[in-house]
Amino acid sequence: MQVNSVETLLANSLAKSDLSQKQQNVLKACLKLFSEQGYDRTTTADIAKLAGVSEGTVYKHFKNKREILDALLEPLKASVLPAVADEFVAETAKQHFDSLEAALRFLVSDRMRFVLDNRLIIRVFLQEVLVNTDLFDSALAMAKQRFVPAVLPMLANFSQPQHPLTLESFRPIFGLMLTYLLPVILKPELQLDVDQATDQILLEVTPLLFAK
Amino acid sequence: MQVNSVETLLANSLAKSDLSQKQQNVLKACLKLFSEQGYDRTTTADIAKLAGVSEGTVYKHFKNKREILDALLEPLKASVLPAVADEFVAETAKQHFDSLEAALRFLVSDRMRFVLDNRLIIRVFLQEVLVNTDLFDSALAMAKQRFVPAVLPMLANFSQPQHPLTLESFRPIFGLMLTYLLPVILKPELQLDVDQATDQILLEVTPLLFAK
DNA sequence: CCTTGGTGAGTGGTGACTCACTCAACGCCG
DNA sequence: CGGCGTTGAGTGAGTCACCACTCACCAAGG
Repeated sequence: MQVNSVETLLANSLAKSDLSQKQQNVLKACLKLFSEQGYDRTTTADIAKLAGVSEGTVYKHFKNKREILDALLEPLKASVLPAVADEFVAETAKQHFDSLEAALRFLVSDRMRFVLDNRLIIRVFLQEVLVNTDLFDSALAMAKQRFVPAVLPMLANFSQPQHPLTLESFRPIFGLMLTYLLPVILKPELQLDVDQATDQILLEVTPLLFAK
Repeated sequence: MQVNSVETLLANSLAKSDLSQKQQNVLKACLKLFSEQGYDRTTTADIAKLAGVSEGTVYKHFKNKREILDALLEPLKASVLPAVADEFVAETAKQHFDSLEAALRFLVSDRMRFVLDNRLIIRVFLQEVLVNTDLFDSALAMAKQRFVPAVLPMLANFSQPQHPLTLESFRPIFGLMLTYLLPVILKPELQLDVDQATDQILLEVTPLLFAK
């Protein structure tokens, strides 16, 4: 499975889109500026300057500033997450992991890499969520809708009578991932070794899955 | 140990402070508005209106809008967190928990309640962190500086040769707490039963601390 | 009558957005 | 081919609303 970076995926979708080079620069500039200073503290002058474009150009394609934000977030919501989830289902279906640990290792490292690659967009998204709670609901709903079916077959595969595997079993794993990912989201210039973190997570979580 | 709510602590500190009733209303209004709409999208007119005060009054005590934000965040940074940490150290020293589980139960539920009670301020703080990464460093540094000494005696007490207890042992616990707390921070109107969550966390984490 | 907390109309600056214009690219036709 | 209208991306000075902040004034209490 390819690493799915919104940054590169954005570039892809831009290449496919009918946006000119300058318009693409606008979006790239916005990603950088929004993620660093926040949407509200970024002026259209900032954007134009960083994109190497006049302010008028910004408004040739985007009706207003808000529409740029939507254009940045939309791929995340409408295309990237679903695409990734589908890919993931396909991958899990194909691979037929021969152990629970192997499956988990794939899932954990894959999802962490995804977040890592997309931390800038995720930052922008988080900023918005903190100001517009509706977004939270829709995001959660979609994450569930997409993720649960991806994980259910795995549950069925590896669940055993003495250790029933449920969605709740993923909570500790998810929590551990959060402890590694949150710092990187809050401070994007931090480094994170995904493989090492994955090892650590699996190490800490295996006693939990087989004990009790 | 008293529940430490920034909201009530804020009220306390306000009562102690030399702020008039109207000025206190300004701060309360700002907490509500900032946490809901964000700092940047809250106008001074909004603030005055909700506080039932004229715009001039807002500026009688606060030099500018930014200073109100600082006034809201300052107790969190300068007084609440340390006070709570100190209280916590005192409490742990006093109680001499007779089991690791009892100590953890106290720690987990106490900290979760703290976050829950202060979710509005924490929201405002998070918003700021996402726009000003310096804050992240200082917050992390302080949290460590205050929290590590509070927890070290516990480690010494309950660490056993066959199950050495380190700071890293807390990562899964912290992660699990995050899974319960994040939703409430992102959407403050959500409910959270701290006792139930605490039970759940301890249930999921005990095999981890004693196995391997 | 001074001090102190409060008022709200007013102001200056800023920032989102507009519009009249330029210019290069592209047919299209004599 | 070469002139020539059309198109549409790009420009940037200009506009206008809004918003943080001010200030001249007020009322009440010591």
